[in-house]
Amino acid sequence: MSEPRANLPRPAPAPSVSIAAVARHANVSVATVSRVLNGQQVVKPATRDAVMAAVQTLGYRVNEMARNLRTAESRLLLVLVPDVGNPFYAEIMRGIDSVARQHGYLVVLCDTGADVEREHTWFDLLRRRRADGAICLDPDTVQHALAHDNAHLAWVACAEFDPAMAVPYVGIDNRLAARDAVQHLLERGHRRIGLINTDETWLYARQRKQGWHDALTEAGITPRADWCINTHSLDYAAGNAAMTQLLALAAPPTAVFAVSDTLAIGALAGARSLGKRIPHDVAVVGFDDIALAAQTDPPLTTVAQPMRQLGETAVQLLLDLLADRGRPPAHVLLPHRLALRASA
Amino acid sequence: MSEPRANLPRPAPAPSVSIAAVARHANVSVATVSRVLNGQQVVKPATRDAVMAAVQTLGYRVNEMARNLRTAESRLLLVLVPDVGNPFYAEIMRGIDSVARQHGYLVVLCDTGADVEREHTWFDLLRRRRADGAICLDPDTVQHALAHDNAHLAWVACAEFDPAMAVPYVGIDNRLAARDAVQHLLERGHRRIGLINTDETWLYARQRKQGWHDALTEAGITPRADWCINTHSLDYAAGNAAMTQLLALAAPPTAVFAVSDTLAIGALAGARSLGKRIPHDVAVVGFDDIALAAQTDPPLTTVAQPMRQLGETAVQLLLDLLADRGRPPAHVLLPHRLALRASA
DNA sequence: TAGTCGAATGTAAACGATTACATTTTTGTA
DNA sequence: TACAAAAATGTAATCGTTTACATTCGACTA
Repeated sequence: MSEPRANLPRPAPAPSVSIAAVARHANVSVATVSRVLNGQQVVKPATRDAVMAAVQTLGYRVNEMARNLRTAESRLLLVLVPDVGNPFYAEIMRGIDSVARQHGYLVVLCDTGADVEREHTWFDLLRRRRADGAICLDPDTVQHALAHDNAHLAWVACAEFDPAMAVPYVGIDNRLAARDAVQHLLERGHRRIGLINTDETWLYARQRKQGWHDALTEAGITPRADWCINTHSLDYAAGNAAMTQLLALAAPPTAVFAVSDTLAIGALAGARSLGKRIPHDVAVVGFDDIALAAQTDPPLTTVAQPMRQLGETAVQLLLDLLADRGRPPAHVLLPHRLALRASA
Repeated sequence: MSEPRANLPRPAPAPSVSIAAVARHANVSVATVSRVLNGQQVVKPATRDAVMAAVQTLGYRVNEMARNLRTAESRLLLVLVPDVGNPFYAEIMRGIDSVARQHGYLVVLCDTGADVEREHTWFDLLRRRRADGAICLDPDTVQHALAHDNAHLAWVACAEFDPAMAVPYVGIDNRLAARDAVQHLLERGHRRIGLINTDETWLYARQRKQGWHDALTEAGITPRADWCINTHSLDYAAGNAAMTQLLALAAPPTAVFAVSDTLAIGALAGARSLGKRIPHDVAVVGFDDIALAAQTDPPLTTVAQPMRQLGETAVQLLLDLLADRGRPPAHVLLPHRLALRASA
């Protein structure tokens, strides 16, 4: 379509051109070719040109497997994610991917299902030199189980982290963020505030529950146990079911804080299917600020995490670690923000 | 937590144990160790045990970079996706990932933004032996631009494909599927049926438009040009805007077919913000059947694609190609299905 | 013009596996 | 017991780079 390129002389398909072939063709040694390719300054311009010409006509491309063997790095990074379908992780992935690629690394997305066994097999890739390092987003319980056998491997924690662990991490202050969210509901006059929480194998779940608890007790309210539902997944259906359960209480909450936008969006659907209007009958606040949160009916008020930046920082920490294995683990806390919309 | 492992004797951290070290330790040659590790039958059980014991005590793990150089395969597959945030692709990825891993391959997710230049840089990874093959989900226009320079590389098309191209592919019959969707609306009595289509650089967009056209003309209706909106992206906001535009017509459609669930869900939001009720004021049918489609208000009627199976089949085709580069390109068409819900 | 010293280039040894091919051991048979 | 054949193991080349070290080339000085 764009432009005819039929008569452009193309290099032959050339199934396998080695650096030796280039050297022969340019009448130099392989060392010189390598130096040119790696941009070393010691090469005379004339030879450099000759080499580049040979590269061009032969259609040479470096064999990265060979290079990697020699330099002892695979330039592959693992990202261990409990659920690749969750949009929260998708956005973090974007941040990871962009920074990684800037530094010449490829990223492999690993679906762990938050399972220790599967995590172990993924970590094994590091031992087999298949990858140089890993970014782990799995529950802290899983991370603890891993830490023992994998202390000498290069990995960092992202979004989910235990400050007590000797591993670099980046995340937000979950307890404070949750407290902010619930306080916002309190300011709007709500007194009965439910919590849709997820599996408490997650440290962030325990922390956010704490924040919910903090805000309520500070307001002189005693949190009731039946205001709090723990789901076993983060999908829309789980949020839907949890909301249904909350609204079936004798004195149902007038507001609900969900620890994830996917749960919150499911909760919206659940409330609606019972004929409730939002935020009139029940207000909802989510957590994460995924793209979809602005498109729901009504748009979702939520705690915004800097997802992209979480990913970017995680890679940075990992590359720092790779560059200097001796340094003490770095810790980064990023700021959160309340995204005010119509659902609360 | 689970069980104390403190007193289990663990292999030393052992930063870099080579096959030679194992051979020395077991009093055999490297060849024998290699044979044991690769499960060859010629090894005497006694020696096998000795080798395995050495492997155990030394904590040896094969260095896959070295193995890959020798065997001339990287065991890495590329998946070229125009937009990793789109849940449709996320589900396909799952299918790809599971089959790939079953065969010992890792998968790298590549965000191309449907851009030819970026595609080219990704394909370059194949030339540099960084990856063995690729699965491309980009627009057929992009694929055509690629086909010329990359004919000798191993890649297949998935979901988006041009039957005329000499590349293996898997997908569905888009034209027929769209026709089915619109026919369903016709059966419900609709006569003015709008189309929210995406950028027609996509062949599937042109095909689905054809299907919409087919169904209408078969019913004796002349499709009007202003019933058809082309968006420039697939996100929720684009669907929202398109619906707003359609409902502003003098005689607005009573039903809308969107070529993607994300567009359809955005369209739901757009209709609602104008005070329209669905399906009473305007019916909506989507395409793909992503997980979210069942959780919208009302749940979305949509054309279900076998996303997971699309991914699984794509890998299968690619591995077949890798195994035998001579064979003619295989073509697979998978069945679609209408998922009937409340939005139409 | 010989000698010195950088700069430019070449030689060859890694990296850590796989695998023809050669060699040794074992087994079976006469 | 000796010998052939089969089974088990060993030796060393190879994959395609990078890079320490050795060598050659030129320009400049005395």
